[in-house]
Amino acid sequence: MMVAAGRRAMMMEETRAKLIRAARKAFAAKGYATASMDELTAEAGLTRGALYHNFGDKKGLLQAVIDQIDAEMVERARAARDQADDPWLAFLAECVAYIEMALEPEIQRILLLDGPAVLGDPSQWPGQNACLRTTTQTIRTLIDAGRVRPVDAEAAARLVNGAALNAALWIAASDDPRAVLGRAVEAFRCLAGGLLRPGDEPTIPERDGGGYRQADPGGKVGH
Amino acid sequence: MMVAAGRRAMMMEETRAKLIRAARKAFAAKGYATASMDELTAEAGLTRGALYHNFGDKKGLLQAVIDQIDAEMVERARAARDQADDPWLAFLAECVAYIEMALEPEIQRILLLDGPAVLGDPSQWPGQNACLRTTTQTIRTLIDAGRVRPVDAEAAARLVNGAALNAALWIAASDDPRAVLGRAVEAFRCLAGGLLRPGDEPTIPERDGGGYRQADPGGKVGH
DNA sequence: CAATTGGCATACGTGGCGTATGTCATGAGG
DNA sequence: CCTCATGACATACGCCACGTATGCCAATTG
Repeated sequence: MMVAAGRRAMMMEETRAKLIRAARKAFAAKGYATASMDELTAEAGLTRGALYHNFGDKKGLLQAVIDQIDAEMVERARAARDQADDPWLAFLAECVAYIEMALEPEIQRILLLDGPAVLGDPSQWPGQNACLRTTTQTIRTLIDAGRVRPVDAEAAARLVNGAALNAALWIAASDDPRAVLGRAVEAFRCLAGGLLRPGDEPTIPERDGGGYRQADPGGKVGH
Repeated sequence: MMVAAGRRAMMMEETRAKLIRAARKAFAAKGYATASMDELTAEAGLTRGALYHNFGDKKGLLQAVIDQIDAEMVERARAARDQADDPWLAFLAECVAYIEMALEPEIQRILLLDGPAVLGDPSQWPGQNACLRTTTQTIRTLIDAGRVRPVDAEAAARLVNGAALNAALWIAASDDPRAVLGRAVEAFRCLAGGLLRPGDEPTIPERDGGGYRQADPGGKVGH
């Protein structure tokens, strides 16, 4: 009997997943305000009844979508960070990964534009934005290791995240995203260097031409 | 006859001003999406007819409001910049001024949250966001003067603006805005120092306790 | 003085959100 | 085996807000 009870729960999760999937597409394509819940649920093979039953209201659905995207981003940032062995370069790789991720229309539209406008400041979200917390932790580790100046880790993380976020918005809106991405990353490396303790600059290889390691060669920037 | 023609134009500008004034209050208080055009216009002593006649649609009104706020911010930033004599300190003063301005609910809600969500990336706005352009020019001047590294001025301005913006969001959402403001400004000074050419760091006085010059002592942060 | 133009108000249609109500399947209890 | 309660979801309704079409009045033109 209890084994059968799992059936309903599984179905429940399945419908939630279907709604979130449809919502991600609709929110990314038309924006939160313009996206219709009727079309949303219809594409998922359901009605608004299922939506209000599972998520409460439209904002609840957006929150669920954001939580899912946020979790995926943390994982991707961790992967980028783990490919570098030097802690400072790992931090830079993590930041660049965020910039590149923010180029995807889905992340940009939902997480960076509509998210804050509808749900308020990201640091207050129930999903407690894992992105920000991992960045804070990364910086704290660098401070403890003596690599960066003893600044407020949370403040630095907010600033760095904001810079990366705005860079991504700028890049995506430009005519030539690839070229602008290079310019932004170069400036970002320079700016982030301000966190380093004096005497540690050599860890940033001064590359000419603004070249940088490309993490996602076949990226979906243009679309 | 032509002298009388100015009458209508003046009335026109008056109604536009009244609508923009009411819109600023309504958008700041309830947010763009929730603000009702009927209530808006009623408070201005008009109806939606005047609104659609003057601004086309709701987004047009938001655009007009944003242009006005943007212009005011540029002026305030310039005032803050002119109080410092050293170019680098003037740049920092300008940035800190932006952070402090972004603490005001009106600017935060309208310009930082709803603006990008409704109208898209600020760099594409018709009002061509004077804020960003003046910051870009300030950085360019610093580069020409040999004070900062030869980075892409526009890219740096975008990053710096993004950092300041996000800092403000964080501060305003916190429990103790005043204290968090201090932490943010300290971290910001540190980060911005990354733009300086090596050897110029002494221009940043290393103040302990995170103190910084307060530009607006009686500010309206808490409200 | 007649006619036209323009600024603004009024009236209407449409669409979308939220809620209340209904329906069917599943599991519990006698 | 039968009945009832619960929960997942669909259906139906009301409300609100935007955008547009239409109407009115003053000012200007000839």
